[in-house]
Amino acid sequence: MAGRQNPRRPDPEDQFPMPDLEAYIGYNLKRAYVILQKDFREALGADGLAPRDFSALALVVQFPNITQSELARMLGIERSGLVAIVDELEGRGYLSRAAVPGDRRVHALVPTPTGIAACARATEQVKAHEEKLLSHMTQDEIQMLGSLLRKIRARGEET
Amino acid sequence: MAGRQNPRRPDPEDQFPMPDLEAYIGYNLKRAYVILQKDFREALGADGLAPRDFSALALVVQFPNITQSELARMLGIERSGLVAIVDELEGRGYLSRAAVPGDRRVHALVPTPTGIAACARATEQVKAHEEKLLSHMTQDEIQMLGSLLRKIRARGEET
DNA sequence: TATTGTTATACTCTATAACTATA
DNA sequence: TATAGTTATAGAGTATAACAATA
Repeated sequence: MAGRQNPRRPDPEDQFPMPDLEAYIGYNLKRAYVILQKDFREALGADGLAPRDFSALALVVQFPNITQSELARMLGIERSGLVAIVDELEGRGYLSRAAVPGDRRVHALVPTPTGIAACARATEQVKAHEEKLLSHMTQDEIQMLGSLLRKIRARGEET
Repeated sequence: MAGRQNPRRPDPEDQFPMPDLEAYIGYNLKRAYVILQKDFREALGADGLAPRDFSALALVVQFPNITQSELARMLGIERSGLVAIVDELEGRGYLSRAAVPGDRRVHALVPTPTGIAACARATEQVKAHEEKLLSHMTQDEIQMLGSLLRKIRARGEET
């Protein structure tokens, strides 16, 4: 199916690959991502955690004393990009940058009780948001979707 | 390695909703989206079309004489955001803003022969990029993924 | 009055490169 | 030298609000 370019072209679809956007995973992925992200923000409210801040806080709660570099790696972003996220969470009083004896370069991220409670509250809000947004899908479909998305991640996150 | 320095702190999961990120569709969707978008750009090269420009061009080729407002609606973005996209495609010589007799407010977007050829070339590149990126998944899985993503879209794009 | 295209502006998220202070 | 955190900067992509031309 090579694209032969004849000087005369009666109908594009006769000679050229048909660019039906709906068939692309990328297009559907982007559209679905925009919808889900927007719904996330609406669900958590104007003063709620942004998606990336929620993810970071959840990992800090799950892995207390994680360093910023480790957290950035787990989130798949650069260290530099994590600074603003940690600033935001520290500003809210949800975590602290703790000194680590033995290596004064690193900051251990420690969730505060307030942060743990905020994470629990946000977790319930996020779960409710996804349950509502995906309420027209069966549990099997949702599980399958998560599994297929992780398959893409597995390919792209090969270190 | 990462740290739980306090093995004996009561596990947060005992008292609070468990915030395991991997279970969220939103988190997996975002991570997969970032990977696919990055791979798209690499596949089309530094001077290749950006994802959003490809989508817009594909629709203009599929629906010649579409107006900017119609195209924005189909893409799910604001009219204002489409201006830069159309500027880019027009600057590349891929389409023209044509006057419409009867309503001098609107611009009909008409693909040029160059634009149609570029769309065909880009389409092959995008197909190859997705085939390669998703080569570890079966056709059934890819079809299923597209179908599930469109289910989210169907919910979010209810006008 | 309403709509189309446009501009100005701002916000989110991300990356690269260079700096600092440690190691 | 190498690493952790930081800063500065830039680049995508998006949205809102207002404007001029036109309906």
